[in-house]
Amino acid sequence: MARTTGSHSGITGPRVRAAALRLFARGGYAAVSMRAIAAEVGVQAGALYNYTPDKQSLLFDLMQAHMTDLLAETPSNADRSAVQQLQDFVAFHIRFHADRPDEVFIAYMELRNLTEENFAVIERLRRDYEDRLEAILRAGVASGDFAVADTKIVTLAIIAMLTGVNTWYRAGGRLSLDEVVAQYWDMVRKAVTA
Amino acid sequence: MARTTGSHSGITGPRVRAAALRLFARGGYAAVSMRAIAAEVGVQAGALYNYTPDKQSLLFDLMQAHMTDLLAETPSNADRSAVQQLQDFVAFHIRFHADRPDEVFIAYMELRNLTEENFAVIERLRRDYEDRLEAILRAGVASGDFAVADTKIVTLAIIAMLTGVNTWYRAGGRLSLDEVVAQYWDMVRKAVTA
DNA sequence: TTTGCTTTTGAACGCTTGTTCATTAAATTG
DNA sequence: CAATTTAATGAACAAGCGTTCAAAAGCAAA
Repeated sequence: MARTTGSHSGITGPRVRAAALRLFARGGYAAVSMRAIAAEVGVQAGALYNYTPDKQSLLFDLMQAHMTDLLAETPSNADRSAVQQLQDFVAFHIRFHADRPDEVFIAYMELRNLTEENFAVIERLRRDYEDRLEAILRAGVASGDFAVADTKIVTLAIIAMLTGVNTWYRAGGRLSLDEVVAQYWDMVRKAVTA
Repeated sequence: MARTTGSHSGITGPRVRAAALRLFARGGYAAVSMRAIAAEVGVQAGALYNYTPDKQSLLFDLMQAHMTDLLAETPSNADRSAVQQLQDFVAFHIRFHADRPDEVFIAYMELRNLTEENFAVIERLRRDYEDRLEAILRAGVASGDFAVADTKIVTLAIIAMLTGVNTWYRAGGRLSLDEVVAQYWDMVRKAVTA
Protein backbone atom coordinates (compact mmCIF):
# COMPACT_ATOMS: atom_id res chain seq x y z
CA MET A 1 0.00 0.00 0.00
CA ALA A 2 1.00 3.60 -0.42
CA ARG A 3 -1.42 6.48 -0.61
CA THR A 4 -4.77 5.54 0.95
CA THR A 5 -8.25 6.35 -0.28
CA GLY A 6 -9.65 9.62 0.94
CA SER A 7 -6.27 10.98 1.92
CA HIS A 8 -6.05 14.74 1.58
CA SER A 9 -3.63 17.32 2.86
CA GLY A 10 -6.38 19.66 3.99
CA ILE A 11 -7.80 16.95 6.19
CA THR A 12 -4.73 15.19 7.52
CA GLY A 13 -2.85 18.38 8.44
CA PRO A 14 -5.38 19.57 11.04
CA ARG A 15 -5.77 16.04 12.33
CA VAL A 16 -2.04 15.81 12.96
CA ARG A 17 -2.10 19.03 14.97
CA ALA A 18 -5.19 17.90 16.88
CA ALA A 19 -3.62 14.55 17.72
CA ALA A 20 -0.38 16.17 18.82
CA LEU A 21 -2.29 18.64 20.99
CA ARG A 22 -4.29 15.91 22.64
CA LEU A 23 -1.40 13.55 23.25
CA PHE A 24 1.09 16.22 24.36
CA ALA A 25 -1.47 17.46 26.89
CA ARG A 26 -2.10 13.99 28.24
CA GLY A 27 1.36 12.46 28.25
CA GLY A 28 3.79 15.32 27.90
CA TYR A 29 5.91 16.22 24.90
CA ALA A 30 8.90 14.05 25.76
CA ALA A 31 6.79 10.99 26.51
CA VAL A 32 4.79 11.10 23.26
CA SER A 33 6.40 9.51 20.21
CA MET A 34 5.84 10.48 16.61
CA ARG A 35 4.54 6.97 16.09
CA ALA A 36 1.93 7.50 18.80
CA ILE A 37 0.75 10.70 17.10
CA ALA A 38 0.65 8.90 13.76
CA ALA A 39 -1.40 6.07 15.26
CA GLU A 40 -3.90 8.58 16.65
CA VAL A 41 -4.30 10.03 13.16
CA GLY A 42 -4.45 6.58 11.61
CA VAL A 43 -1.33 6.90 9.53
CA GLN A 44 2.29 5.77 9.53
CA ALA A 45 4.96 7.86 11.24
CA GLY A 46 6.63 8.92 8.01
CA ALA A 47 3.47 10.65 6.80
CA LEU A 48 3.65 13.19 9.62
CA TYR A 49 6.64 14.78 7.93
CA ASN A 50 4.40 16.03 5.15
CA TYR A 51 2.90 18.37 7.77
CA THR A 52 5.72 19.31 10.09
CA PRO A 53 9.47 19.52 9.57
CA ASP A 54 10.03 17.87 12.96
CA LYS A 55 8.54 17.15 16.37
CA GLN A 56 9.80 20.37 17.89
CA SER A 57 7.96 22.48 15.29
CA LEU A 58 4.79 20.60 16.08
CA LEU A 59 5.03 21.70 19.71
CA PHE A 60 6.10 25.23 18.90
CA ASP A 61 3.35 25.81 16.35
CA LEU A 62 0.70 24.68 18.83
CA MET A 63 2.01 27.00 21.52
CA GLN A 64 2.49 29.96 19.23
CA ALA A 65 -1.00 29.61 17.77
CA HIS A 66 -2.45 29.47 21.26
CA MET A 67 -0.62 32.56 22.47
CA THR A 68 -1.44 34.50 19.32
CA ASP A 69 -5.12 33.67 19.67
CA LEU A 70 -5.01 34.68 23.32
CA LEU A 71 -3.55 38.08 22.54
CA ALA A 72 -5.85 38.65 19.58
CA GLU A 73 -8.95 38.02 21.65
CA THR A 74 -7.92 39.83 24.81
CA PRO A 75 -10.43 42.65 25.35
CA SER A 76 -9.04 46.16 25.31
CA ASN A 77 -11.62 48.89 25.64
CA ALA A 78 -9.87 52.03 26.83
CA ASP A 79 -13.21 53.84 27.11
CA ARG A 80 -14.27 51.76 30.07
CA SER A 81 -13.15 52.40 33.63
CA ALA A 82 -10.21 50.51 35.07
CA VAL A 83 -12.58 48.52 37.27
CA GLN A 84 -14.69 47.54 34.28
CA GLN A 85 -11.62 46.66 32.23
CA LEU A 86 -10.34 44.47 35.03
CA GLN A 87 -13.69 42.73 35.25
CA ASP A 88 -13.62 42.16 31.49
CA PHE A 89 -10.14 40.76 31.73
CA VAL A 90 -10.99 38.34 34.55
CA ALA A 91 -14.06 37.05 32.73
CA PHE A 92 -12.19 36.74 29.45
CA HIS A 93 -9.22 34.92 30.95
CA ILE A 94 -11.33 32.35 32.73
CA ARG A 95 -13.60 31.69 29.76
CA PHE A 96 -10.85 31.60 27.15
CA HIS A 97 -8.80 29.17 29.20
CA ALA A 98 -11.73 26.99 30.19
CA ASP A 99 -12.47 26.51 26.50
CA ARG A 100 -8.94 25.27 25.72
CA PRO A 101 -7.70 23.06 28.53
CA ASP A 102 -5.23 21.16 26.35
CA GLU A 103 -3.67 24.25 24.83
CA VAL A 104 -3.34 25.88 28.25
CA PHE A 105 -1.79 22.80 29.78
CA ILE A 106 0.80 22.60 27.03
CA ALA A 107 1.55 26.31 27.11
CA TYR A 108 2.42 26.11 30.80
CA MET A 109 4.00 22.67 31.04
CA GLU A 110 6.04 22.30 27.90
CA LEU A 111 8.00 25.53 27.93
CA ARG A 112 11.14 23.70 28.91
CA ASN A 113 10.88 21.41 25.92
CA LEU A 114 11.19 24.31 23.49
CA THR A 115 14.51 25.16 21.90
CA GLU A 116 16.10 28.36 23.10
CA GLU A 117 14.89 30.41 20.11
CA ASN A 118 11.36 29.04 20.25
CA PHE A 119 11.18 29.63 23.98
CA ALA A 120 12.13 33.26 23.50
CA VAL A 121 9.25 33.76 21.08
CA ILE A 122 6.66 32.21 23.39
CA GLU A 123 8.04 33.99 26.42
CA ARG A 124 7.70 37.29 24.63
CA LEU A 125 4.04 36.62 23.84
CA ARG A 126 3.41 35.64 27.44
CA ARG A 127 4.92 38.91 28.64
CA ASP A 128 2.80 40.85 26.18
CA TYR A 129 -0.26 39.27 27.72
CA GLU A 130 0.88 40.09 31.25
CA ASP A 131 1.50 43.66 30.17
CA ARG A 132 -2.12 44.00 29.13
CA LEU A 133 -3.24 43.22 32.65
CA GLU A 134 -0.58 45.35 34.26
CA ALA A 135 -1.64 48.33 32.14
CA ILE A 136 -5.15 48.02 33.55
CA LEU A 137 -3.81 47.88 37.09
CA ARG A 138 -1.62 50.92 36.53
CA ALA A 139 -4.59 52.86 35.17
CA GLY A 140 -6.61 51.90 38.20
CA VAL A 141 -3.87 53.01 40.56
CA ALA A 142 -3.57 56.31 38.71
CA SER A 143 -7.32 56.91 38.95
CA GLY A 144 -7.35 56.00 42.62
CA ASP A 145 -9.65 53.00 42.11
CA PHE A 146 -7.01 50.44 42.98
CA ALA A 147 -4.65 50.27 45.94
CA VAL A 148 -1.82 47.93 45.13
CA ALA A 149 1.78 48.33 46.22
CA ASP A 150 3.38 46.60 43.23
CA THR A 151 1.48 46.22 39.97
CA LYS A 152 3.88 43.59 38.60
CA ILE A 153 3.38 41.24 41.53
CA VAL A 154 -0.37 41.71 41.53
CA THR A 155 -0.42 41.00 37.80
CA LEU A 156 1.36 37.70 38.27
CA ALA A 157 -0.72 36.82 41.32
CA ILE A 158 -3.99 37.41 39.50
CA ILE A 159 -2.94 35.45 36.42
CA ALA A 160 -1.73 32.52 38.54
CA MET A 161 -4.99 32.52 40.46
CA LEU A 162 -7.15 32.66 37.35
CA THR A 163 -5.19 30.07 35.42
CA GLY A 164 -5.48 27.77 38.41
CA VAL A 165 -9.15 27.37 37.53
CA ASN A 166 -8.10 24.98 34.79
CA THR A 167 -6.73 22.47 37.30
CA TRP A 168 -10.19 21.72 38.66
CA TYR A 169 -12.93 23.23 36.49
CA ARG A 170 -14.84 20.80 34.30
CA ALA A 171 -17.86 21.71 32.19
CA GLY A 172 -20.97 20.20 33.75
CA GLY A 173 -19.47 20.15 37.23
CA ARG A 174 -20.82 21.56 40.48
CA LEU A 175 -20.40 25.16 39.38
CA SER A 176 -21.32 26.88 36.14
CA LEU A 177 -18.72 29.01 34.42
CA ASP A 178 -20.82 32.07 35.26
CA GLU A 179 -20.57 31.24 38.94
CA VAL A 180 -16.85 30.65 38.69
CA VAL A 181 -16.33 33.98 36.95
CA ALA A 182 -18.45 35.75 39.54
CA GLN A 183 -16.54 34.29 42.47
CA TYR A 184 -13.11 35.01 41.04
CA TRP A 185 -14.12 38.52 40.12
CA ASP A 186 -15.28 39.01 43.69
CA MET A 187 -11.88 37.95 45.01
CA VAL A 188 -9.90 39.99 42.49
CA ARG A 189 -12.00 43.08 43.01
CA LYS A 190 -11.64 42.96 46.77
CA ALA A 191 -7.93 42.23 46.56
CA VAL A 192 -7.11 45.29 44.46
CA THR A 193 -9.60 47.94 45.51
CA ALA A 194 -8.69 50.55 48.04
CA MET B 1 37.90 -1.03 37.09
CA ALA B 2 35.03 -1.91 39.33
CA ARG B 3 34.46 -0.32 42.72
CA THR B 4 36.07 3.13 42.84
CA THR B 5 38.04 4.65 45.70
CA GLY B 6 35.94 6.51 48.22
CA SER B 7 32.70 4.87 47.17
CA HIS B 8 30.22 4.60 50.03
CA SER B 9 26.50 3.89 50.17
CA GLY B 10 25.80 6.65 52.67
CA ILE B 11 27.27 9.19 50.31
CA THR B 12 26.14 7.97 46.90
CA GLY B 13 22.51 7.42 47.89
CA PRO B 14 21.76 11.05 48.73
CA ARG B 15 23.74 12.20 45.72
CA VAL B 16 21.58 10.06 43.45
CA ARG B 17 18.42 11.62 44.84
CA ALA B 18 19.90 15.12 44.59
CA ALA B 19 20.92 14.56 40.98
CA ALA B 20 17.53 13.15 40.05
CA LEU B 21 15.79 16.09 41.73
CA ARG B 22 17.92 18.61 39.90
CA LEU B 23 17.68 17.00 36.49
CA PHE B 24 13.98 16.14 36.68
CA ALA B 25 13.26 19.76 37.61
CA ARG B 26 15.31 21.11 34.71
CA GLY B 27 14.51 18.66 31.93
CA GLY B 28 11.41 16.80 33.00
CA TYR B 29 11.14 13.18 34.09
CA ALA B 30 10.61 11.70 30.64
CA ALA B 31 13.45 13.63 29.07
CA VAL B 32 16.04 12.68 31.70
CA SER B 33 17.77 9.34 31.25
CA MET B 34 19.18 7.14 33.96
CA ARG B 35 22.54 7.58 32.27
CA ALA B 36 22.24 11.35 32.64
CA ILE B 37 21.52 11.01 36.34
CA ALA B 38 24.44 8.65 36.72
CA ALA B 39 26.74 11.07 34.91
CA GLU B 40 25.68 13.88 37.27
CA VAL B 41 26.62 11.66 40.22
CA GLY B 42 29.84 10.57 38.52
CA VAL B 43 28.97 6.91 38.27
CA GLN B 44 27.82 4.36 35.69
CA ALA B 45 24.11 3.81 35.09
CA GLY B 46 24.07 0.34 36.64
CA ALA B 47 25.18 1.69 40.00
CA LEU B 48 21.96 3.66 40.40
CA TYR B 49 20.09 0.42 40.93
CA ASN B 50 21.79 -0.02 44.28
CA TYR B 51 19.72 2.96 45.43
CA THR B 52 16.41 2.71 43.62
CA PRO B 53 14.53 -0.25 42.22
CA ASP B 54 13.69 1.76 39.09
CA LYS B 55 13.31 5.23 37.63
CA GLN B 56 9.67 5.52 38.63
CA SER B 57 10.49 4.98 42.32
CA LEU B 58 13.09 7.71 42.12
CA LEU B 59 10.41 10.17 41.02
CA PHE B 60 7.81 8.93 43.47
CA ASP B 61 10.16 9.01 46.46
CA LEU B 62 11.11 12.60 45.72
CA MET B 63 7.50 13.68 45.46
CA GLN B 64 6.35 11.76 48.51
CA ALA B 65 9.17 13.12 50.64
CA HIS B 66 8.30 16.64 49.56
CA MET B 67 4.61 16.31 50.32
CA THR B 68 5.27 14.64 53.65
CA ASP B 69 7.63 17.43 54.67
CA LEU B 70 5.08 20.00 53.57
CA LEU B 71 2.35 18.49 55.72
CA ALA B 72 4.65 17.96 58.68
CA GLU B 73 5.72 21.59 58.74
CA THR B 74 2.35 23.20 58.02
CA PRO B 75 1.50 25.36 61.02
CA SER B 76 -1.64 24.43 62.92
CA ASN B 77 -2.31 26.50 65.98
CA ALA B 78 -5.98 26.21 66.83
CA ASP B 79 -5.58 28.75 69.64
CA ARG B 80 -5.05 31.58 67.23
CA SER B 81 -7.84 33.39 65.41
CA ALA B 82 -8.83 32.37 61.88
CA VAL B 83 -7.27 35.56 60.55
CA GLN B 84 -4.01 34.84 62.32
CA GLN B 85 -4.03 31.23 61.18
CA LEU B 86 -4.57 32.33 57.61
CA GLN B 87 -1.70 34.77 57.87
CA ASP B 88 0.51 32.00 59.26
CA PHE B 89 -0.50 29.74 56.40
CA VAL B 90 0.23 32.31 53.70
CA ALA B 91 3.65 33.10 55.15
CA PHE B 92 4.48 29.43 55.61
CA HIS B 93 3.41 28.43 52.11
CA ILE B 94 5.44 31.13 50.39
CA ARG B 95 8.56 30.52 52.47
CA PHE B 96 8.43 26.74 52.32
CA HIS B 97 8.00 26.75 48.57
CA ALA B 98 10.59 29.45 47.94
CA ASP B 99 13.13 27.28 49.74
CA ARG B 100 12.48 24.27 47.50
CA PRO B 101 11.94 25.38 43.91
CA ASP B 102 13.00 22.07 42.38
CA GLU B 103 10.78 19.95 44.61
CA VAL B 104 7.82 22.23 43.99
CA PHE B 105 8.34 22.20 40.25
CA ILE B 106 8.45 18.43 40.17
CA ALA B 107 5.47 18.03 42.48
CA TYR B 108 3.32 20.09 40.11
CA MET B 109 4.72 19.09 36.73
CA GLU B 110 5.41 15.40 36.99
CA LEU B 111 2.13 14.14 38.39
CA ARG B 112 1.22 12.62 35.04
CA ASN B 113 4.42 10.60 34.96
CA LEU B 114 3.45 8.70 38.10
CA THR B 115 1.89 5.27 37.88
CA GLU B 116 -1.75 5.08 38.85
CA GLU B 117 -1.04 3.82 42.36
CA ASN B 118 1.72 6.33 43.03
CA PHE B 119 -0.44 9.16 41.71
CA ALA B 120 -3.20 8.24 44.12
CA VAL B 121 -0.80 8.51 47.07
CA ILE B 122 0.51 11.93 46.08
CA GLU B 123 -2.95 13.20 45.20
CA ARG B 124 -4.16 12.22 48.65
CA LEU B 125 -1.35 14.16 50.32
CA ARG B 126 -2.11 17.18 48.17
CA ARG B 127 -5.75 17.07 49.20
CA ASP B 128 -4.75 16.79 52.85
CA TYR B 129 -2.79 19.99 52.45
CA GLU B 130 -5.69 21.77 50.77
CA ASP B 131 -7.95 20.63 53.58
CA ARG B 132 -5.73 22.38 56.10
CA LEU B 133 -6.33 25.69 54.37
CA GLU B 134 -10.01 25.06 53.84
CA ALA B 135 -10.47 24.32 57.54
CA ILE B 136 -9.05 27.74 58.35
CA LEU B 137 -11.40 29.39 55.88
CA ARG B 138 -14.39 27.53 57.29
CA ALA B 139 -13.48 28.61 60.80
CA GLY B 140 -13.24 32.20 59.63
CA VAL B 141 -16.60 32.03 57.92
CA ALA B 142 -18.13 30.53 61.08
CA SER B 143 -16.67 33.30 63.24
CA GLY B 144 -17.83 35.96 60.82
CA ASP B 145 -14.29 37.14 60.02
CA PHE B 146 -14.37 35.88 56.44
CA ALA B 147 -16.96 36.40 53.73
CA VAL B 148 -16.45 33.81 51.03
CA ALA B 149 -19.18 32.13 49.02
CA ASP B 150 -17.40 28.83 48.44
CA THR B 151 -14.51 27.78 50.67
CA LYS B 152 -13.32 25.10 48.25
CA ILE B 153 -12.86 27.51 45.37
CA VAL B 154 -11.19 30.10 47.55
CA THR B 155 -8.85 27.42 48.89
CA LEU B 156 -7.76 26.48 45.39
CA ALA B 157 -7.53 30.09 44.28
CA ILE B 158 -5.29 31.04 47.20
CA ILE B 159 -2.99 28.06 46.77
CA ALA B 160 -2.67 28.70 43.02
CA MET B 161 -1.86 32.32 43.68
CA LEU B 162 0.73 31.59 46.35
CA THR B 163 2.39 28.77 44.44
CA GLY B 164 2.67 31.10 41.47
CA VAL B 165 5.34 32.99 43.39
CA ASN B 166 7.76 30.22 42.47
CA THR B 167 7.53 31.06 38.78
CA TRP B 168 9.22 34.41 39.26
CA TYR B 169 10.72 34.76 42.76
CA ARG B 170 14.49 34.45 42.97
CA ALA B 171 16.52 35.03 46.13
CA GLY B 172 18.45 38.26 45.79
CA GLY B 173 15.96 39.77 43.34
CA ARG B 174 14.13 43.07 43.47
CA LEU B 175 11.96 42.06 46.41
CA SER B 176 12.87 40.37 49.67
CA LEU B 177 10.85 37.38 50.78
CA ASP B 178 9.46 39.47 53.62
CA GLU B 179 8.09 41.96 51.13
CA VAL B 180 6.62 39.20 48.98
CA VAL B 181 4.92 37.65 51.99
CA ALA B 182 3.55 41.02 53.06
CA GLN B 183 2.10 41.79 49.64
CA TYR B 184 0.48 38.41 49.18
CA TRP B 185 -0.95 38.50 52.67
CA ASP B 186 -2.42 41.89 51.87
CA MET B 187 -4.15 40.49 48.80
CA VAL B 188 -5.39 37.35 50.52
CA ARG B 189 -6.64 39.22 53.54
CA LYS B 190 -8.59 41.70 51.45
CA ALA B 191 -9.97 38.97 49.20
CA VAL B 192 -11.48 36.93 52.03
CA THR B 193 -12.49 39.47 54.67
CA ALA B 194 -16.04 40.71 54.90
C1' DT C 1 47.10 -10.12 56.07
C1' DT C 2 43.49 -12.71 54.93
C1' DT C 3 38.45 -13.12 54.47
C1' DG C 4 34.04 -11.64 53.34
C1' DC C 5 31.05 -7.86 52.22
C1' DT C 6 29.76 -3.82 49.69
C1' DT C 7 29.91 -1.04 45.80
C1' DT C 8 30.84 -0.17 41.01
C1' DT C 9 31.96 -1.33 36.35
C1' DG C 10 31.06 -2.28 31.68
C1' DA C 11 29.01 -5.03 28.52
C1' DA C 12 24.91 -6.74 26.99
C1' DC C 13 19.66 -7.30 26.47
C1' DG C 14 15.59 -6.17 23.65
C1' DC C 15 13.08 -2.25 22.52
C1' DT C 16 11.94 2.47 21.19
C1' DT C 17 13.30 6.91 19.41
C1' DG C 18 13.13 10.81 15.48
C1' DT C 19 13.88 11.01 10.89
C1' DT C 20 14.77 9.77 5.81
C1' DC C 21 13.53 7.97 1.39
C1' DA C 22 12.55 5.04 -2.60
C1' DT C 23 8.31 3.16 -3.90
C1' DT C 24 3.45 3.02 -4.71
C1' DA C 25 -1.11 4.47 -5.30
C1' DA C 26 -4.83 7.79 -5.01
C1' DA C 27 -6.29 12.40 -6.51
C1' DT C 28 -6.23 15.96 -9.75
C1' DT C 29 -5.51 18.14 -14.05
C1' DG C 30 -5.67 18.60 -19.12
C1' DC D 1 -8.65 8.54 -20.59
C1' DA D 2 -3.73 9.83 -19.89
C1' DA D 3 -0.31 12.51 -17.49
C1' DT D 4 1.07 14.64 -13.50
C1' DT D 5 1.01 15.84 -8.86
C1' DT D 6 0.23 14.77 -4.13
C1' DA D 7 0.18 11.85 -0.14
C1' DA D 8 1.14 7.69 2.19
C1' DT D 9 3.71 3.37 3.02
C1' DG D 10 7.08 0.55 5.15
C1' DA D 11 11.63 -0.48 5.67
C1' DA D 12 15.78 1.19 7.23
C1' DC D 13 19.12 4.16 9.97
C1' DA D 14 21.98 5.26 13.95
C1' DA D 15 21.26 6.48 18.49
C1' DG D 16 19.38 6.13 22.89
C1' DC D 17 16.30 3.91 26.34
C1' DG D 18 15.66 1.24 31.20
C1' DT D 19 17.39 -2.55 33.22
C1' DT D 20 20.28 -6.82 34.40
C1' DC D 21 24.32 -9.19 35.92
C1' DA D 22 28.86 -11.51 36.17
C1' DA D 23 33.18 -9.80 37.17
C1' DA D 24 36.29 -6.74 39.58
C1' DA D 25 37.95 -3.99 43.23
C1' DG D 26 37.86 -1.03 47.39
C1' DC D 27 36.48 -1.43 52.30
C1' DA D 28 35.85 -3.30 57.03
C1' DA D 29 36.45 -6.80 60.36
C1' DA D 30 39.22 -10.58 62.31
